[in-house]
Amino acid sequence: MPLNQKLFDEVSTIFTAYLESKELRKTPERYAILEEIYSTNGHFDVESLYVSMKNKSYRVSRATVYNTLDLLAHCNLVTKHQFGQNQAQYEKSYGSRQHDHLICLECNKVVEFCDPRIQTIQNTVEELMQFEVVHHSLILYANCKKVNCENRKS
Amino acid sequence: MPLNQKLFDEVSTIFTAYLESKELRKTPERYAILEEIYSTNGHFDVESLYVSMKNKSYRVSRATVYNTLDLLAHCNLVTKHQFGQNQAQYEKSYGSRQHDHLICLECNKVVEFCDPRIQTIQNTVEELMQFEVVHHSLILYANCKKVNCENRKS
DNA sequence: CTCGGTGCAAAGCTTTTGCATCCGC
DNA sequence: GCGGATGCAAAAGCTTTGCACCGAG
Repeated sequence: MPLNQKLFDEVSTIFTAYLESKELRKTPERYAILEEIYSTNGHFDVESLYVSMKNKSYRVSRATVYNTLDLLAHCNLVTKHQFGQNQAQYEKSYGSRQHDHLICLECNKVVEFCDPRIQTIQNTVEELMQFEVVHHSLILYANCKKVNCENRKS
Repeated sequence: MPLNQKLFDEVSTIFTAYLESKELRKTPERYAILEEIYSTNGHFDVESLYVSMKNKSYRVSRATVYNTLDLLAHCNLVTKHQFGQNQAQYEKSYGSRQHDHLICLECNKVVEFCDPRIQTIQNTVEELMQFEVVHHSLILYANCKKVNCENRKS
């Protein structure tokens, strides 16, 4: 997937504003990581991001990747997921519609879906429990009924 | 919390049926772990379960605890959670009402809540996407509005 | 008696940390 | 130039694996 320059400009601006507000430095590594993330689609983990930057001969360390992902998560440019394996998954989140995830128990494939009713649940809980909900994670674990599921059980 | 003997008999029966159906052995360790779990309330991690059994001078290994928790999760006697830290949390699930979790971003406390509407969302997604939903995980991340929150920000 | 299960320790993986160096401000 | 950020590697933390022994069936 080629980089959408307009999109990258927008997220860069947001990132810059965030860094300035926190008085953090605008290092080239941070923008390079942001660019790499917004150049690809789908979910990714730290290692694959690290490797794909190394493959482009960009000199980064894992430590910086972790650090930057943390910053990007805080300013809502990426979302961090714990899908059950012991490896965090991330995805870019600016410009994408709010959605949740369904994980196929047969082939571990992650499918996205949208349901606005999750918002009303959030609202109810907020009122009921005196909490201000910042974000949520809804994961459905399911078996695929399709015959072409990759690990279809007989 | 003292062990509820009637409850333990029920879960033992379910566990036995599961073990027999899978042709697995009914070892004393497996039942001891089940008993320990159903003797306590709330969430726990592998290490605390392991330590509390060691404290009772019960000879178990971490490997067996992991193995048994896996079995118990498969027969729905315990639920495994990945609340975002890198350590799985578990809770006993037989006889408890279906519920979801809210995590306080200020003090990391886990609060439970129930909302039947999550079930209707599941049903919709099942129909729409040709999946059979087995279970789900809904986590709300929120800030507490109460002044007595343990890590209240100013 | 068999072979699945266990205990123990080592190995594996992901993530965090320490430290010298680098460079944004 | 100061002090935060980086790269690298070592350390830490959770989980899995290998192996000899044990004991359920």
